[in-house]
Amino acid sequence: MGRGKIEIKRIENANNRVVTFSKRRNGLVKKAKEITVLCDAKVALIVFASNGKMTDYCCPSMDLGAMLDQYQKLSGKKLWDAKHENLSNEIDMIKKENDSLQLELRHLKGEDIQSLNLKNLMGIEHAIEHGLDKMEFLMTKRRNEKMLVEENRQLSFQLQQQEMAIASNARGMMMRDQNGQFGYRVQPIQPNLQEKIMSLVID
Amino acid sequence: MGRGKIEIKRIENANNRVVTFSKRRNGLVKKAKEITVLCDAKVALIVFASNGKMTDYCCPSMDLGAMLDQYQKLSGKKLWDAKHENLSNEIDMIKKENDSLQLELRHLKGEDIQSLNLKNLMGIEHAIEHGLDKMEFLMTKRRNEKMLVEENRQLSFQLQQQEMAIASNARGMMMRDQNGQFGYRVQPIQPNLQEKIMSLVID
DNA sequence: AACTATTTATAAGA
DNA sequence: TTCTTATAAATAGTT
Repeated sequence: MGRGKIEIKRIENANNRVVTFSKRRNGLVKKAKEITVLCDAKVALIVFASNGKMTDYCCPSMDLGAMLDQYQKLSGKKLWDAKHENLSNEIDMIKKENDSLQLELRHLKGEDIQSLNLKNLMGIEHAIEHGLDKMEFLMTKRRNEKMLVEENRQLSFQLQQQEMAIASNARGMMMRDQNGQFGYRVQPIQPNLQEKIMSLVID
Repeated sequence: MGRGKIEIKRIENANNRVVTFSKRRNGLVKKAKEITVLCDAKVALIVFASNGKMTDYCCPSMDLGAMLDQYQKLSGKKLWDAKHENLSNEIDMIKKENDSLQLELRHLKGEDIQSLNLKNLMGIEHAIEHGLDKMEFLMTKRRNEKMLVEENRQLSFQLQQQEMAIASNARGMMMRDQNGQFGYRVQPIQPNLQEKIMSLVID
C-alpha cells in the first residue's frame, strides 16, 4: 500500500526501515484500538523497535496482568509461573516442616500419641522427663537466688542496726578488743549460706 | 475501508461484530508479522474475542516471557512482581510461625528457658507433666492389652486341651450332667479379667 | 467463505 | 519527523 508494492522482507536501508517502523507501528496500534472498540475485543500489544524503544497498548477493559493470567490459563504456557513455582515449593517445604513441628509439639504434650509405638513413646517420655529436670533445676536455682537476696537484705539491715548501736555507745567510751575490732559480731541467719552459694556456682 | 465508511464504535449487530472481529484480527496479526520482518521489530500480541477465544502472536526472535521482562524494565510497571511479593510475605509469615514453634519445642525440652519468668516456666511445666501423665496412661493401657492378649492365648490353649480330652473320653462313655453340659469347665487364670477390660473401655 | 466497491494504510518523494 | 499523494492493502457490506 503505497507508491509501489514491497516484498515482506527486512528493509535494508536503515533510514527507510526506521521510517516504515514508525508508520506501521502507529498503524498497528490504531488497528488494535479499533478492533477493541468495534468488536468488544481485548487486545494487548507490545512492540520493541530495533533500537530498543518500546510501545505498548492494552485495552481499557482489562489490565495487562489479567490478560496474561488469562493467556496462561488458555495457552497452558507458563510465563512467571516458573519463577513462582520456586517460591511455592519453598512454601510447601516450610509448611511440611511446620506440620512436623506441630506434631512433635503435640506429642510432647501427650496428644496424638495413639499411633506411636513403644520406642517412640519412650523417646518422647525421655525428652519430656529431661526437660522437666532442667526446669526443676532452674526453678530451684531461682528460689535459692531469691532467698539469698532476702538474706542479704536482712543481714545488711542487722549490720546497719549494730553499727548504729556501736556508734552511739562509742560516743562515750570507744570500746575495742585487743584485735582492734568491734566487740559485736554479725551472725548470718543461715549458717550454711556459703555452701548454698557454692552449689549454685557449679551449674 | 470497505463498501462504506464506518464509525469506530461498538458494532451492535452481533453477527457483523463477530465477522468483523475475525477479519480485523487476521489483519492485525498479519500487520504484526509484517512489521516484525520488515523492520527488525519485536512484537507480542494477545487478542481475546468477546466469546473468550484467544489468538496470540509473538515474534520468533524473543519469547513472550523475555518480552514481558523487558516490558517491566522499561515501563517500571509490575506484572508478576506483585504476586511474587505476596508469596514472599507468606513465606515470611510461615517462617515466623516456624520459629515460634521451634522455640516452644525447645522450651518443652527444657532448652532456652533462662529468659522465661516463673509464670511461663510453671505453664510449661504443667504442660509437660500433663503430657507425661497421658503418656504413662497410654503405656499402661498398652501393657494391659498385651497381657490380655497373652491371657487369651493361654485360655484358648487350655480350652482346646480340655475339649480334646473330653472328646477322647466321650468316645467310650458320653458323660454329661443333668444340664446337658460337659462336666469340665474352663477357669480363667485371672479372675478379675472382666474388671480390667472395663477399666480400659472407660478411657 | 467469496466478491468488490470503497476506505484506509502506507511507500516514496519532498 | 511530518506532509503529500499515488498506489497497495484491508475490509464493510453484499452475495
